[in-house]
Amino acid sequence: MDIDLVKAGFTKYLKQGNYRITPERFHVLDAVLCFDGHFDADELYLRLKSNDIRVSRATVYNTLDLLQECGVVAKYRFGDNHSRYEKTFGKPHHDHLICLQCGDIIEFVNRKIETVQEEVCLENNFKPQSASLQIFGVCAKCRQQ
Amino acid sequence: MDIDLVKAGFTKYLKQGNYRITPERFHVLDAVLCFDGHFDADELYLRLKSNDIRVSRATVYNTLDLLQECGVVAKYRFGDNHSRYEKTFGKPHHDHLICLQCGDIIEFVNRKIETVQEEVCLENNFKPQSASLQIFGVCAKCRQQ
DNA sequence: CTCGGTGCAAATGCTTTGCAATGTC
DNA sequence: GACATTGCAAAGCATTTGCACCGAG
Repeated sequence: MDIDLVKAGFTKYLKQGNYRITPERFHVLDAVLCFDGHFDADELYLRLKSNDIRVSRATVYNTLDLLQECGVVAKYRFGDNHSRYEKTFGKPHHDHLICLQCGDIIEFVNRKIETVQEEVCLENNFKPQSASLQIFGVCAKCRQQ
Repeated sequence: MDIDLVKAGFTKYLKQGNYRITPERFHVLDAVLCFDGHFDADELYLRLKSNDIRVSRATVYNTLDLLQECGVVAKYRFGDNHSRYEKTFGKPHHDHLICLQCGDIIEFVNRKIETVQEEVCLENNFKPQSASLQIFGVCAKCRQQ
């Protein structure tokens, strides 16, 4: 809930990695935090633009990568040809049901999935950093028709 | 194990969808069935080419989509910017551990994951068609170093 | 003052498309 | 014969990059 905490975390991450603190990076961060739900790089770029904040696409992409690395945003790749992002702040880890008919994306949380994933990692001596599960199919709405 | 069964299935799928039975489509299918492990569209194209089978890239992409639709291949999208495929024939459903350091992809099978996925779908009245779980992190080999 | 970051436009690389020729049904 | 499919090359599209300028440290 505390946006300043996220900013502080990002600042720390930048300093640790010897990245510079630039206004553009924080403009992108602000926009990300305002965005509810999924968005792609271009949507974010356009939103910044419409708020009269001049940041180039290149910087948006660059900053989104940084934000992903430090865990502020999650990057997803569903069926189509571009990446979608989402702030992870204030949200528990969740996965996605993707409707192949209407394109809707439904989020769900399931503790058991996490548990099983941890098991698998242990078995394989694999150190997990992030995970994503997508189930493709037909959603409840479309099934009614 | 029976490759002819897959071919028959593909033929049936094509007929049902009013797609034509062309030699090119079956050349692509053959190449797919020969390929062990993951491959991308271009690798498949090059393999066909090196076997003196003339099929254009466009046809490879088109056919891979058809093969995915009828469940002969699975299409994955890992971190990078292109799609990877894999025949599903003769292989139980499995998921992937992706090493962020060496890029290795480790497959694993876990029945519990399937079960939990089925649960989630039931809860959401969602009719699943396919699912993919990727866990990103550091593999055993890289951890030793 | 140094060197990383930025903006712009141009490049990249996977994938799709337009169109004429081909071959299935 | 009709029309889906093919091949080719060219277009599309998200993303990255090269380079000159700018500004954080």
